Amino acid sequence: MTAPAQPTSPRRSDATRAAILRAARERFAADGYERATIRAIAADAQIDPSMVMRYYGSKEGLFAAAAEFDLRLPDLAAVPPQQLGETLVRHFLTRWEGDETLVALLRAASTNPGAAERMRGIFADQLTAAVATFGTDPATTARRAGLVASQILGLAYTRYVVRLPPMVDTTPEDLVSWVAPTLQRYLTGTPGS
Amino acid sequence: MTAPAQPTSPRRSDATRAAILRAARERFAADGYERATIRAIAADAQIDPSMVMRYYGSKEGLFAAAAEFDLRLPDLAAVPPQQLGETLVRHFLTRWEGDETLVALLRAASTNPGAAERMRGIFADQLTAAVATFGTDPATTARRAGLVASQILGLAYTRYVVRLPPMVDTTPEDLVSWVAPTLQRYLTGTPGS
DNA sequence: GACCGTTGCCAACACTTGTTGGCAAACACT
DNA sequence: AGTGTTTGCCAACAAGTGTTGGCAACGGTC
Repeated sequence: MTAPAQPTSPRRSDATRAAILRAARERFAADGYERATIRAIAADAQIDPSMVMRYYGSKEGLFAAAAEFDLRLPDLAAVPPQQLGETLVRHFLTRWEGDETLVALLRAASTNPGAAERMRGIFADQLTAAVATFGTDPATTARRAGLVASQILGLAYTRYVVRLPPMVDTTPEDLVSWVAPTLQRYLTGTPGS
Repeated sequence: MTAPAQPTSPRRSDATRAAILRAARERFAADGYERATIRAIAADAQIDPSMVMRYYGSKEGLFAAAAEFDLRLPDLAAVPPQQLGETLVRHFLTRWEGDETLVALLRAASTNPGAAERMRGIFADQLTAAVATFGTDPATTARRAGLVASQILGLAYTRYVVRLPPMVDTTPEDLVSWVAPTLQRYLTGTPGS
């Protein structure tokens, strides 16, 4: 539809586009999908609301662009099997603290069907693929990935969304040492023990 | 403010009040706080939107009434210490499947500050109190309760809100056997192992 | 310098939202 | 029967929403 990605097309409006996207991520992360209004986002980006529509078509389109996200999971096949859990928690915590996109997605997925769909896609595709890279029974891969997602998202939900005091006050390193064994068991263990 | 609870006052409008509350819980659970409109709730309850205002004052008031919730946690002091985790997961799962109030609260807490505050209150008060009933170091009680909340809410979030397929398809009993050891460790274990 | 696409703002539309006031019917009580 | 209260609906308001079209200023190109 739009012009193919010509490397030589540094449009003057790219700065505006980026400003909108940044403001959108902030607002979506802070307020969720419905409370984050286009007018507020435009005000943050210091442009007119109509520009948002021109560049992103609709609010849904803006969110789709703002919620583009790559977990950037490390290659789990290269990680010592005993450290899989620790590696994963630490990775997610740093990924979260540095990029509010996932918090935006987390908040929006509670009320917006499209956001929930995107969330399912990210964890079904990226996380399941990563879990599949080391050799457990393929029949259990999806379930293991789901369990990992439940603890990871629960961690994010309580720490960044609801802000439960004990989860906010605990240092990332302490969280790692508590949660790592959980993920380790979900990834390589068996139910019951 | 209102009349004190006279046992002999079965008002005729109590049925309407209850219908509104039931519809409100359904809508809040399905759509979240902002998408659940008073008009839609009133339509479900087959009454006029203005009745909602008369009986509950405002949308916030309605939500406050609809989100009234008691975890009904069992007395953990009476549970064999080895079965604490299992007892808790099973309790939460049955509590969730049978009452959509917590799902409503879970969805709403993502975007509505008041709902998040209520969520903090429930888990800070009820869950922390339960965790405190058996004899671990009081200094670690809050953190243990927070970790339990993170796994429990993550379970609910992935299963009932985002509906990750592997978490939806897994039977409650399988979930119990996987998650129980996690809670057991959060409750009685030490970090690291 | 004339042309044309781009960038931006303003004003407005159509619609939905929570919320309010007034009025008719149903009820309770003497 | 006649009273005051309760229950319910209708119509409307003010505010805020996503979204649209038009129009001025700016940019580069011949």
